[in-house]
Amino acid sequence: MDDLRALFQADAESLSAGQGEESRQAPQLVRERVFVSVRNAIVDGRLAPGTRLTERELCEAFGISRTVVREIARRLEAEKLATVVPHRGLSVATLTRKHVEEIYEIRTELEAIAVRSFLKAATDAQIAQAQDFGAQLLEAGQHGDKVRMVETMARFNHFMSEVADNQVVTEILDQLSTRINRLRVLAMAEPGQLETGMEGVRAIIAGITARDLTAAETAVRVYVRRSGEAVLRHMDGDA
Amino acid sequence: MDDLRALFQADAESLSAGQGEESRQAPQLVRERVFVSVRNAIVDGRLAPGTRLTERELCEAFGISRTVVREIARRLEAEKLATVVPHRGLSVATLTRKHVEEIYEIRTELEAIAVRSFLKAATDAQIAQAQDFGAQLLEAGQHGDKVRMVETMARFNHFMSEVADNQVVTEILDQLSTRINRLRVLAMAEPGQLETGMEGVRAIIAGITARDLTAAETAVRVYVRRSGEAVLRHMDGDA
DNA sequence: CAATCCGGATTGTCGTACAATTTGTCTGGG
DNA sequence: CCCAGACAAATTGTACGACAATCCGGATTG
Repeated sequence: MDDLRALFQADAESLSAGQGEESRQAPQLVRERVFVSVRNAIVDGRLAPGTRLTERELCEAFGISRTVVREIARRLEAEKLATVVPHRGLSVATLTRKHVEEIYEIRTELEAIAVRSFLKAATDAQIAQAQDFGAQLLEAGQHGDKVRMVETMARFNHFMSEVADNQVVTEILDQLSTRINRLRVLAMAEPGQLETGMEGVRAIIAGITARDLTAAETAVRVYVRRSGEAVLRHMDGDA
Repeated sequence: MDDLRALFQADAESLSAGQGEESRQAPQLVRERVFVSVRNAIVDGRLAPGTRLTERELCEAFGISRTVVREIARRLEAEKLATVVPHRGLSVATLTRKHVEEIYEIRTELEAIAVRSFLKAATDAQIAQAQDFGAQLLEAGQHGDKVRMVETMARFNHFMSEVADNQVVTEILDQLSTRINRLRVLAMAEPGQLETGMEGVRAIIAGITARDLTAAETAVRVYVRRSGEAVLRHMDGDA
């Protein structure tokens, strides 16, 4: 029956326990913390697409009231992480092939905007920092350390967004990335994909180093498109 | 005191009155209908940016419970129509100049994607329909009938989205359009803007008629960019 | 004048209650 | 055996009331 309780046991505990160890400025709002827990479970695939999330289960899993559960439901819905049918409730969203194609097409353009902004705004020191990220990525890649690559890539993106300082682009990119995260992990496992990715990273860093807007933008476009193709290769029909 | 009650009187009545006249399949959920009312008030400027929306006021204005108000709050927040500070509540979102610049930059690319998809998918009949929309737009423009232009433009966009059939792009464009709607209306009043707009429409329709992907895409880019510039001209600093 | 304190207002969360709706099941008839 | 309709269970939709936590503005005080 409710596997949710088991799935969220850890999160639920840190909730009631005034949040575990290093509770550094964590959002104190229950609705925020639970939302993050559920979102994470969805994006990393612990909650399969289509899974129904009943209010009662969520209440019990986290030991919270329906009030909060419903607020979270609206937010999951707005961020397209779950779908709602009136009087039927929440289900973890499913991605069709078409959705994924679109998301990658959009990402291609937005990431291009992002590098452009980054390059326009970056100081020489920041360019150097970007090169450093590139080096770390390549190193992790050579060791086949996918976990570290993903993590480094996330930090790299975050760094670039901060320098580029364009909130809206970042918001949208984040949201899109969240939606397809699950698939991205799958695609990375594809043989050769890692090498292709590293090749792309090299090209992007080269463009950034040269402060060549066009080159960097093109490299990013190629990189994102290739990632998209890899992901799509792992989808038959949809799901 | 609570001007909200006066502002939403009509909406509140249609709520309790089993929805006025032609209640054609209206979303029966209270949370949906009230959300739409509030959103409309925000996007057409009846609720000024920065206005605080307290739960009590919203409850009273619509005669609904806090449960629903809170769900709506989460949604407004997720769609960036309002901002929330913990323990301080909702305020109508304000747009900075930077936000607007970004939004138009993004729209430029997404609208370009949209026309491309439209052209790829459109049958000859649909191309003809697009031409018809163009004619209507120009006619309305010649009469200086801005209301009709805006309305026709909306229908035209909707039509293109439907043909192009790319949900995600449409979702994002809708959301972005919603956020800047208020400003768009202002900019349209600018002398000469209407003519420039019509010129742009002509170019877009020409590209579509010729089924020329590049031409149509370029025309759209120019059109959106010009609109953005017009809007920005109407913003000093932010607000 | 500044720092402090206080009380009211507002949000955050909980719990309960009940109507509306969906869904699955059972039953009787064809 | 299958289908239609009735019925029961589960779930969502909405309302209401309660209380703690927090924030804000104004009064108090040094």
